[in-house]
Formats: sequence, C-alpha cells, structure tokens
Amino acid sequence: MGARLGGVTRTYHHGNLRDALLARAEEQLATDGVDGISLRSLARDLGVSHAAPARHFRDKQALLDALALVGFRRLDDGLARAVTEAGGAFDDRLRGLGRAYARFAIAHPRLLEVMYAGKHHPEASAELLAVARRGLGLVADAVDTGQRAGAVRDGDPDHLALLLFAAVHGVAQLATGDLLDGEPAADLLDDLLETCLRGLAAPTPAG
Amino acid sequence: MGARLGGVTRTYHHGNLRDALLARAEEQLATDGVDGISLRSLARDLGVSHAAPARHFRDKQALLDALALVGFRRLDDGLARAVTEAGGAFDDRLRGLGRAYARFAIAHPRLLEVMYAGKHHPEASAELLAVARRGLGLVADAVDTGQRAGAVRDGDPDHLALLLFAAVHGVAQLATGDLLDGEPAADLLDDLLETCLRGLAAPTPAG
DNA sequence: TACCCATGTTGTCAACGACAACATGGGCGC
DNA sequence: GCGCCCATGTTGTCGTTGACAACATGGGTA
Repeated sequence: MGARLGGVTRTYHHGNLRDALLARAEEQLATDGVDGISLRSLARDLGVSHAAPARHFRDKQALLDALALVGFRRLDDGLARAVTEAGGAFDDRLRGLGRAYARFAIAHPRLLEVMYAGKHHPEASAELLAVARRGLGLVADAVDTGQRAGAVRDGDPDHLALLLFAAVHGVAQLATGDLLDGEPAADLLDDLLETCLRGLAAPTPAG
Repeated sequence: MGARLGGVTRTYHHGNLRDALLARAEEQLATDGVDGISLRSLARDLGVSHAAPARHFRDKQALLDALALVGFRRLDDGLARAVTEAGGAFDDRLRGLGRAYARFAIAHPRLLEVMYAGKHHPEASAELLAVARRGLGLVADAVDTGQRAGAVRDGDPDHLALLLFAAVHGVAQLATGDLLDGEPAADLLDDLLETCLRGLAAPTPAG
C-alpha cells in the first residue's frame, strides 16, 4: 500500500498508525490540553475508524502513558545534551541540567503534566519511573563529582540529587502554571540554583 | 422543608445543595481522583435530578474551581496556624510553613492537583491567585523578619519567598506523585529547607 | 394576596470510551 | 508458489456524561 499524503509516506493499513496517533495526540495535547484528546477525534484526524486506536492502545490511559514515555525520553535527551555541553565543572553541569529541565517544562507544559499525572497504569508506571530515574542519575553524577572535589558537603548523592531535582521541579511547575507573578522563570531558577549550591557547599575548613 | 437525613438537617429544595455538592465532590475526589467526579453521579448521590447541579455550577469546571478555592482557603488556614505555633524566630516560622504545606499536600494530594490544575475559568483564576498569594505573604513576612535581623541576605522578600515556596512545592509535588523512592517526604523537606536557609544566610561579616 | 424568581425537574442531544462481531490482506509455514 | 492465520482495521452498539432547553414549584416579597 502506502499512499502519499502531504508528502509523507503513509503506510496506514499495516504501517505506522501507532506513531501517527502519538504524534497527533501530542499536537492536540499542546493546543487543547489533556481533555482535548479523544481517541475518536484522533481517529478522525488520521482517517481511520473510531475503533482503530484500540488496537494500539487498550485504553485512553495507555495512550497517555505512551505519551508520557515519549516526554521522559525527550527530557532525558535534553538533560544528557546539557551535561555534555556544560563542560566538566560540577556546578556548571548542575546549572545546565536545571536550565534544561526548565526549558523543557516551559516548552511542553501540557506534556509535563501528563508525565507527572498520577493516573498511569501500573505497568507503565514502572517503565516511567525507570526513565525518570535515569535523568536523576545525571544529577547524582554531578553531585558526586562535586563531592570528590571537596566542594559539596557529604551525603548520599542520590539524596542530594533528589533535593536539587525537587527544587528545580518546583520552579518548573510554578512556571508552567503561570504562578510566577510575571517573574521570569529563568531568573527564579538561577537564583534558587545558586542558593542551593551555596547551601550544599562543603563547610570551609575553619580558619 | 428540611428533612432529617443521617442526623444532618438537609434543606435541599431551597437550602444547601451547593455545599452538599462540594462536600460530596471532595469525598469523591479523594477516593477516585478528578475523573471520578461527575456532575450526574454527584446529583444521584444527593438524591437530586441530574440537572440540579447546573443551578450552582454552570460547568463541571466551575465546580472544580470552587473546590480549588476551598482547598486554598484550608491551606491558608493551616499555614497561618503554623506561623502562630512557630514562635517568633524567622527560621522556625519558615520551617513550620514548609512542613504545614507538605502536610497539606500529603493529606490532600488530589485536591492539590485540582488547585494547581491550569484549567480554571478566568474569573476563578483571579480569585484563586489572590488566595494563593495570601499564603505566599506569610512566607515573605518571615523572610522580611530574617532580613531585619540581619540573618537573611538582601533581596526582595517576595522574590525570596517565591524561591522558598517553589522549593517546598517541588518536594510536595514529588511526594504526592510517589516519586520519592521511598524516601520520607519529611526528611527531604527538612533537608531542602535547611539547605535553602543556609544558602540564603547573610554573608557573615569578614573576620 | 398575587406575582416573580431562585431552585429543581424532565427531556433531549451529541460526544465519548469501551466492547463485540466481523472483514481483509500480508507474511509465514508448508 | 499456495493457503492459512493473525495483526490490523471496520461497523455497530451500549451506557455514561456534560450541556442545554422547556417546564414546574413554592417561598419571599411587593
């Protein structure tokens, strides 16, 4: 088969309906929010019958779960890139990670919402958690580097990473909810990051 | 009228349907999540017709907005209580505020979700923002106190308050989303709070 | 006393998620 | 090279829901 529609080779009827659904769902999500997504409207948009999506996602929730997974993967990519671009200094890496997270949140607020929605199916939850943890690992690595250099106070790197992550996540949440009183998210984030870095600094040897 | 049902005086048919709807909606929210709330099921539970709720909430969203308002008011009460119980020291006040916030978040995770959902009607948004800002004011007051005592670094108290709020909010979000790896939320919160307080400390006069 | 409006009711509609029964055609085993 | 099977897609249907319109009622007030 494979009809040409709009320059893109479509191989529906035995092809890539699943990906097409995800792509269209993400568009819909960005413009109309989670409630704007309906399996039936997705099917209509893609020219398939209303029951076709069920072959790929047993549930509406299953589709949202898949969307969340896409989001986490993309987020992870962004974080990984931030690390490589940040050079070796642990604090620059942490700053880069924080900014990358905020950038993602502001660029894809609705997607972030789906990613952190507590409604995922149990199986999906496990997978999502695993991917989320990968991002956290990048933070922990940077913290560990800081500790080895004697610049960061002692403590379980994972714990400290979670702490930093929570702070950045909080800013991102407020930013996407437009609860910042017009304060630029970047400013608040930088300030919070510096504050935390200062708070996490190893005690300077007395004298 | 006023029929006695279950020991509570009900004056439906000219009485308190609105409050009853809110109360029942909050129960439903706690047990089944936002999607578990349907205007029709609420009406059924309260023994009124399916269209009765529309007299009090033009929309399903309007009901959720009202629920959010209830939540913010209750949160504000908790925060205010925390301040009075914390004594005069600014840092104790901040700790008390942070813990009160986390306590609320963990006790009412779904409600918090509704409170921060970005879908509110515009009129409701304004009111919600006003109430939310009131809580933030308590934080700013404590920061201001710390600054006057020379213990907190310079800077707009509202800005610093927002910074602290974001951090605490982040922890609360992760906690309600069960994303803490089993780490007790209280521990993480305390740790983050201490870190931020340390980071916000005024530079000690050289020497 | 009579009217009006707040509140509640019945009826209806379109959209949706979910499910069941059925169709089809491509790839794989033989 | 042929035919069968299953992945994928279709049609049909059901119950639920939110929203709206037209109608009922009764309490407070002019």
